[in-house]
Amino acid sequence: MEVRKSGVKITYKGDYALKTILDLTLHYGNGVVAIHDLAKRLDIPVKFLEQILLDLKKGGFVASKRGKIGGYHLLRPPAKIKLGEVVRFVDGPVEPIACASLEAAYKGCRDAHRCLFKDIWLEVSKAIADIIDDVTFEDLANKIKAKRGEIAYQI
Amino acid sequence: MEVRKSGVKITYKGDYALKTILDLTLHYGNGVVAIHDLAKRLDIPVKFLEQILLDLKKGGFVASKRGKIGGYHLLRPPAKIKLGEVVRFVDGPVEPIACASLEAAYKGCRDAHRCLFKDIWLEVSKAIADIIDDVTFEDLANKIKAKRGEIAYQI
DNA sequence: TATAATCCCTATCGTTATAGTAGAGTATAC
DNA sequence: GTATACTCTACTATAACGATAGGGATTATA
Repeated sequence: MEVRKSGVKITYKGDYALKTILDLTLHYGNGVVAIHDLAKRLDIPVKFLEQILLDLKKGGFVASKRGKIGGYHLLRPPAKIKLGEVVRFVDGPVEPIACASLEAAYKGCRDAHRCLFKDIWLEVSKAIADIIDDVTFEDLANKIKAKRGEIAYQI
Repeated sequence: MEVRKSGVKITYKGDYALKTILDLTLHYGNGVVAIHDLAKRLDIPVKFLEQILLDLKKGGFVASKRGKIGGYHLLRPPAKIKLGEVVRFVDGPVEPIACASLEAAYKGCRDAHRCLFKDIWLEVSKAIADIIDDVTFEDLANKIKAKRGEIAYQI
């Protein structure tokens, strides 16, 4: 039995993480943002968001300031944070089945060279990577700024 | 809370279903194949495969013959069975998050027109569909036939 | 017609992931 | 020194996954 995690699924945790990073992108350079504010704006349970932010901190995406007037800010400029990076960090490998890993190192599928389907799943993995690794959070923020004036934007 | 199933994941059930349809493709036109033979060739637990075949029957992919010398055969010619069809039938919608449905009818995401990420997940869904809806089981069988002689093929 | 081989159907089960909730602790501004 | 924030660990309810179990119904053939 294969135990390696796989599946291209954006969980609530992943979705929340992306929205959080995007919100922090919009506040990049303006100090920290408190969990409470993020949770309220993005409609995320506070205690759940706490865990997510701790993870993102371990992942090197955000840094925090403790105590009163504490909060979070991005550790890297939004132009250097790719969508795919965050997705993979929070929700795991982006591949439809464990045998279709883009990491060449993975040797789990014994019959890899014989399995027709593997080629297809590899193609799928690659197509997805091409999309999510081509978008940075700066790109996303720019889209929002372009939209401002058209409609009131809300994540 | 969203309850709709989503996620681009090929489960064991899905993987088994694909391999089963492929095996039946290789025997298309030569009568029925017994569950036992399929299970042995494809290394699938017999009782699990029973369930999968019953599902595939409900889905109109296969038909069965009961009694002694019974078994399964494809209901449609392999050229008319797309990979994506089987995947969607067995493992559900192929989209990374419920809001990114290709079915225009789905209205679950209230802020759809405002959410930047939705566009990306829709793009991902479309890229996957372009791949898996372009391959038929006849195509796969032809690849196998082309490989025969090179190496002993085994699913 | 007996029997063996085969498909048909429902129920159950152990494990893991998901989406939280709870509560106590630590740091800092004022 | 206290209110406001982040930190960390533990717990829980639900569902999906990957089977397994145990019959019942059908049919070819001896």
